[in-house]
Amino acid sequence: MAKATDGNGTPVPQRLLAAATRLFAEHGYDRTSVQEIVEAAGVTKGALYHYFGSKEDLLQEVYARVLRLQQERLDAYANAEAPIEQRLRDAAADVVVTTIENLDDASIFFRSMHHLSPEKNKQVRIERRRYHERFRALIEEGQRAGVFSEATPADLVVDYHFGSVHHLSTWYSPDGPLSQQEVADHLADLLLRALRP
Amino acid sequence: MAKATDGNGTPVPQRLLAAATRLFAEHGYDRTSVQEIVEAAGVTKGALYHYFGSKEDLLQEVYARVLRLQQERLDAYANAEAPIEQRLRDAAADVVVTTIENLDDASIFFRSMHHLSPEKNKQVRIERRRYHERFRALIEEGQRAGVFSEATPADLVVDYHFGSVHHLSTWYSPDGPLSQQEVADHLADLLLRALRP
DNA sequence: GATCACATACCGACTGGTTAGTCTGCCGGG
DNA sequence: CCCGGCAGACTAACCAGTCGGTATGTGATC
Repeated sequence: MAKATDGNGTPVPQRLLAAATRLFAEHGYDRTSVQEIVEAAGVTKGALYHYFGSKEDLLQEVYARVLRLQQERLDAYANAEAPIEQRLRDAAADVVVTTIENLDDASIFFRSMHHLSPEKNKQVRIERRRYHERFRALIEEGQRAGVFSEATPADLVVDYHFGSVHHLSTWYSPDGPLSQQEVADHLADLLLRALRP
Repeated sequence: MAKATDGNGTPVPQRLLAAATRLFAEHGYDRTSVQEIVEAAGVTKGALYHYFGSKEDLLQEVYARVLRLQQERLDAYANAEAPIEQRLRDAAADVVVTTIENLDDASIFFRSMHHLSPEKNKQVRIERRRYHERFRALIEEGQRAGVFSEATPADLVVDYHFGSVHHLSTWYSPDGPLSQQEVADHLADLLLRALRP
């Protein structure tokens, strides 16, 4: 038999992760039983506990994936060759787009983080902090250069923007009047407008 | 014995609600057992199920209280006698202050809403929508008057601001460098600055 | 190229513990 | 004497994680 696949083509660990992501987002972490996850993935508990140490590990893996992705993208935009205004706008819009593209991950992220054990929670917070600080550095760079207002501490500006990103999973619907890109452009625009000197 | 009080002075239903609020915020709705709630309130299950139909009713009551409070305050600021810029700024800052003052309620609100049954969830959404629309009306009024930019749809501006409010429970700490009022002023300022024509 | 040893991948019944909600009954004041 | 207000034991259901077992693949040895 091929390694860890089954009738379906995709490997079992990934199928489990995908099923867990969908179910966690739909019913919440605590309301999703391990039994439901393995059924949705077409395997049994034995398979899950063969690849993952616990139900919590599954949740942490969802986080880890999202964080890696977002950090990579932020770094790419932040380190690009362009005026600071442009780099911040691109980064701010991109995080909106990728969040919308992974709305399930986003809602899990913000609703279920406190379900992680203290150590794993700490780990996630550290990664989040790195992301936050890279973003803040962009704003401070613009403030020093005089293109952004210094009326508001950069930290607060970051939280202001991420608040709106965080909030997306509450209200954004692909069936709504605005496309992903339109929402992203508007939100980035609001940020840049708020930062005008 | 006096009616519904016990050794403590405050009535049992309120004690239950207060205990539930604190515990829900601390450990999450699902992780809080009914047993823990009644112990924290100094009563037993008999008392809880005497006053509340279910654990879920307790959660809904927390929501209802917060919503009533916020709606009242918004109406007061929105209908005041002042230029639209001032009214929006006051309302935007006030919602930040009252949210910080009730951070427990806020984190419950945004983390546990999906634990409510469909009917109760619908009820809460209806109330939230009313709040959202009153706020939006303020922005549209300013846009029509020409004092706010029309570059962004008012709906989106509302979600942008509420995103940051929503997000407060994630990062705000009373021990931090900023007081409630300072945060509120900064966030309201960011909103108004973003809306400059 | 047949056999053996061992590992990987998975199955599914079982266990120990927890939980929301029920129900019977006591107790004291009006 | 009756009823609101509450106590607390009880139940029925559920659930994460375990564990012994099976099947298939892989590499070494003769």
